[in-house]
Amino acid sequence: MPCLACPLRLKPAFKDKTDDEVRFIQSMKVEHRRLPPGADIIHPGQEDAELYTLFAGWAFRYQLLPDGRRQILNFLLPGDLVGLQASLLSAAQHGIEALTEVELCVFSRKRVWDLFVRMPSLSYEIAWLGSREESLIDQNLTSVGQRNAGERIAALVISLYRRADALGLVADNSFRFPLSQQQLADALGLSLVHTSKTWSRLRKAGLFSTSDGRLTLLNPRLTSRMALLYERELEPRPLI
Amino acid sequence: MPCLACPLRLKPAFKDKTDDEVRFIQSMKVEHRRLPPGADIIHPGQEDAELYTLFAGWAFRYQLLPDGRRQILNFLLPGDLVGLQASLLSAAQHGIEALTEVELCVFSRKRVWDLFVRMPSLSYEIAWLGSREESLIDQNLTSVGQRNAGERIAALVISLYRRADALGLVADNSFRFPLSQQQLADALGLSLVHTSKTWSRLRKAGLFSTSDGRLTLLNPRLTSRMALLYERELEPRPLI
DNA sequence: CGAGTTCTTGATAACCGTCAATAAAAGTGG
DNA sequence: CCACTTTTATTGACGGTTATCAAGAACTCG
Repeated sequence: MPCLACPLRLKPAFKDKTDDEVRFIQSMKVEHRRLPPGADIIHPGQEDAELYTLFAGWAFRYQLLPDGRRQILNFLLPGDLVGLQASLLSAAQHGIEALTEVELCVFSRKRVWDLFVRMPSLSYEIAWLGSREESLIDQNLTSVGQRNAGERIAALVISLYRRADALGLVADNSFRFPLSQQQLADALGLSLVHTSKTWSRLRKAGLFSTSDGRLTLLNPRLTSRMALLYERELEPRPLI
Repeated sequence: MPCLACPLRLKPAFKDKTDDEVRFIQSMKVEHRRLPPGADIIHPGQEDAELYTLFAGWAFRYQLLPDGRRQILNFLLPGDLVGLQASLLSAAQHGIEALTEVELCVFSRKRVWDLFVRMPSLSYEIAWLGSREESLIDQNLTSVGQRNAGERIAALVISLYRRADALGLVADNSFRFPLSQQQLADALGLSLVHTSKTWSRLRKAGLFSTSDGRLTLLNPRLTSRMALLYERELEPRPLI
């Protein structure tokens, strides 16, 4: 599919691009790749990672400790840049794994430098997207460091809900939610068992329900309050 | 002081720059500011934050919850870029506070766009520095999510030790360590009391000692092992 | 239907948080 | 320089949150 006709461009979350910019992006694209759930997109320690955007599906970034413990750092949704850190730094400290079946636009890592020389607007956007991802990780770190189990779950659900909503993936307060409890636990910094118990406690309290791999937010107000969010959320906006 | 004569340029951790690049940086610099310990460098929610580099001293980034809990996200050492996220996104989700007396080089935020247009090598380096900071936060998130109290302290000490060492600030396994126990606790996601107890347990176990605001690593091997670090650490290197 | 995975639930223990009181250190004013 | 106050660090007792162990239930998939 040509980038000019990319359906992601139509979503409100995406900035308008000039034809020149889109053509340049198209010229960097070397492949459109489809991977099954659980596939490695970037392997921990990989030195020659390409740069991707996630065209469809969900993925996550994670880091391992030598004894096997795993921390999920953040989740990636359609439109997100994948592997920027691994492309700029010479070796990935993290891995990236497909959570669902995914489609990736593969870009030539070697031409990233060319992009910085010739397309300042796109390089600015790359830096901006990097900062936005960092801001997400900041919030996860605050969650894991300061919130208790129930608050963490509420905060994660709200965060994913808002991101899905911005992509038009929410209908009737309900959206696809493909995380296993083990993945939830690794993202929240909790044990599997405690995650399961807390998760079902919040379900029974009427915050949300799940069925068929989808999550429905039944009580957004209560969930936000439990997540200890500020009333006024700061939406990231570009400077230019 | 003119940027051409900046002493930070001589440190091995810093990349060579052409005279052109340094002149451009000089032209963006609007002030050299000195602030006392505890001063706000960027206020949470601030919308017009300038861009800084930390010329001397220590600082930290933090995030607050509505009920007052605080998570310290990462520490900033001399040479670090300060406020990139706040400059690119239009409002800071975090605050930045001086930990010691600091000296800041203040750069015009409005000319950041100009930099991206005219200086691709510098914009690439900005993106690179942003990714490196994200990588640090990844590691803190993994620490807080997966390591227990002792492991977290060991990992933090090693991480700061290595960063100070790269700046030539370590002499005889000893370096300035200006954190209070409250700040330690907020960075580690632990209570003040538990931090104090674990800290003194590790001191008594001979991992390190403190006196006069300095920390001495007495047993680097044991400390690294307790921190559950990989044998082979991946040093971030630039692609170009 | 059977085998594997994922999820749930209860019992127990470890880790960590809170409360409270003391000690040490740092800042302040006479 | 010495009292005085304020902040920061230490230590013990106790309680709550979370981890671990274990077993069974529910779900998936061939």
